[in-house]
Amino acid sequence: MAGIDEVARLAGVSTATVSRALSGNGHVSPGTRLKVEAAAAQLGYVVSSNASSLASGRMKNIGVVVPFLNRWFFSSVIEGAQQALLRHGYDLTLYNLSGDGAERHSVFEHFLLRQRVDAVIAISLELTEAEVARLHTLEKPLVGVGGPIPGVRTLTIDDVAVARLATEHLLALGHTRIAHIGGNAEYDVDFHLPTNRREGYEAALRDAGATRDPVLFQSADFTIQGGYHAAKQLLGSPRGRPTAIFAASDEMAIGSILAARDLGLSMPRDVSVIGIDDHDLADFFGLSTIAQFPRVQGEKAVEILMDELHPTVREPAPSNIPLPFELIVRSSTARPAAE
Amino acid sequence: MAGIDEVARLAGVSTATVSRALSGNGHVSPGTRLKVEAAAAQLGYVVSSNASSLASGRMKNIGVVVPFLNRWFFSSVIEGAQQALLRHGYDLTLYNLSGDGAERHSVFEHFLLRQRVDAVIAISLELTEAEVARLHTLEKPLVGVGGPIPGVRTLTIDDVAVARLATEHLLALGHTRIAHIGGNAEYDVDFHLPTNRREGYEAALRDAGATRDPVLFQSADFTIQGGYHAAKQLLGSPRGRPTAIFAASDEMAIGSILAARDLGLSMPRDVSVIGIDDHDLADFFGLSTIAQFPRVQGEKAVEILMDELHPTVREPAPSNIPLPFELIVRSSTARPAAE
DNA sequence: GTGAAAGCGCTAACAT
DNA sequence: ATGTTAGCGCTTTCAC
Repeated sequence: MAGIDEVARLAGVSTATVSRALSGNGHVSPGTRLKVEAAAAQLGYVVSSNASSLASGRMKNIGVVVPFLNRWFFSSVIEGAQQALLRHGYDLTLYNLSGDGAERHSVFEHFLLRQRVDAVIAISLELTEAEVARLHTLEKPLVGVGGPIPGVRTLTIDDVAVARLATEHLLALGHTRIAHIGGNAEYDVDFHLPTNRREGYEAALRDAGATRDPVLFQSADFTIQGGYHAAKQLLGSPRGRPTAIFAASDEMAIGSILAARDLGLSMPRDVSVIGIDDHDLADFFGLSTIAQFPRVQGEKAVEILMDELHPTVREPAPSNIPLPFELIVRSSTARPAAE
Repeated sequence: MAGIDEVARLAGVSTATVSRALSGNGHVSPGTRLKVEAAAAQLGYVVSSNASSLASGRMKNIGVVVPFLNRWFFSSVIEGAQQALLRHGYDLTLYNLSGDGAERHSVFEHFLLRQRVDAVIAISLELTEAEVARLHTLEKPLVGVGGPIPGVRTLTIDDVAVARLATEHLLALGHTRIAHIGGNAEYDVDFHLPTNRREGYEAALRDAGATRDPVLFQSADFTIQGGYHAAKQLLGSPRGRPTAIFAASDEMAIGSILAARDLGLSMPRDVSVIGIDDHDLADFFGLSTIAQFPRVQGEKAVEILMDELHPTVREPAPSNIPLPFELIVRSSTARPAAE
């Protein structure tokens, strides 16, 4: 590995100039810059990030903390963030908390503190006050994605509005008995999202004067399997079967579609189903849904951090940015069959 | 942020002793160690990884390169690797190559070279000679997972044997017209796995004297959607419809199950289906499969690298380790219906 | 616009 | 077993 002084010697300049030319910090004449770049290329020189970081205090690395990896939403956000970071020359260090609590503790008390990241993106994670405080003492910018963290800048769709929109779509089609599959309490510890979505659903029903019945709510764990079992309960009910199901995620909605099928109910004739996400599989299942755009959320999180890390004249981004969402109507929703 | 000298002062020892006590390198008396640990804890001291890396040459960080993130296999391997790394005090820096070629190039020519990682894990990635060479000049250990890389230590199941086992399961049940859904050529550029699996299938048929018919092969892209479309072609065939389908992945097998359902075929009476993976959803769909254990593969990859990075008296692990796999019979496979 | 030189915070010889 | 000290390879004042 060639070092900076070899490049300097080959280019006939000082190491300081090489540093300036390659990093873009400070002024270098165009001619010199070219010479330096040529020398660097010839030697295959790449800065040592450690030396650079130690001297400058910039890590060119950001930490991403997620509760799971194998869920469409999380991996999509990460993909978006990764791509944006690569463009900025940043690395992405991943902390997956899916293990036990000890793991989580060591990530916050140890890993994130060793000066390896310039900033942290927390995805759908309800951080404790202690955790937020720990991060704050480091003076590391922190941005949340998906589910608001109190006191922290967060990128999140308006879950209440999204749920309301989904429910209103069903109401507008003429449904009156609309069931909801939401998250369970356990889930809500980490993300408030289940509660928010349920609120939007309730509000839409209330405004429309539609049936509000505790029997029409089932909780599940955001998986296809969970959605399947919940929908079976809902649709198997001997009387007052709902004509439509609004699931808080596409995966649960897909489970509902499969459950309806197994019960011999046809969709959308006997039951309409709508989800949230626009999951990769939504189109395949003909699932109507409210699309959110997790890749874009990941990219946006990165842009916010870049703005903060490299202060320019631009004004800072606003604190709680509402994200775009969009109703996508496919074949899983229709008017209820005439009685 | 407290520095090492503050800890040294508080503990009443030299910085060298603090370094030794905290890192475990070199001998420190138990009493001193305790004092140092107490002082460090009191000050909330965490080493600066940059300073440490710069001085020692150890990064305590390993790079993981993947072609996709939102596939069960990849995210599972990463989860396994992440957990093992955390235990060893290592960070995991993720490089997702799902973008364009330029991205891939910059990862290999720039990101991996800036001395940020001690080693690299490449998941299901067919590296070019140039890429392997680049990594070799860095003298960074490299281990592949899932799909052999020539000249590189690789963790991989024996794809031929796995495919053979799946096929033999169907043969033993009495099936004679067994179709295969494998990968397409495009896919094979990155992983040889499709070819290997097809070979195992062919070999099993040949040995059993069963029907080998090009009509019984369809290629797909390893997704549920892809498997669905491929299975429709296979099962919709007006004559010579296969009685069983062996799909090269569980996701494609699940697609096949859905396709059979949509065609009004019952499973396993009209058609048996078997996959490879033991995907999270396999149990839900009653899918018989050959389980592989990606989390374990990720962990094992880490252990190999740790052995290499911290040489002990133990002999090095063998070069191409065959991994465990296991036939799991659920409800998707059965004897073909009597004619 | 460019160079000289002082660190960045730690580790690893080398002493003792 | 512990202390002293010379770097690790860069960035960044401060001069010019």
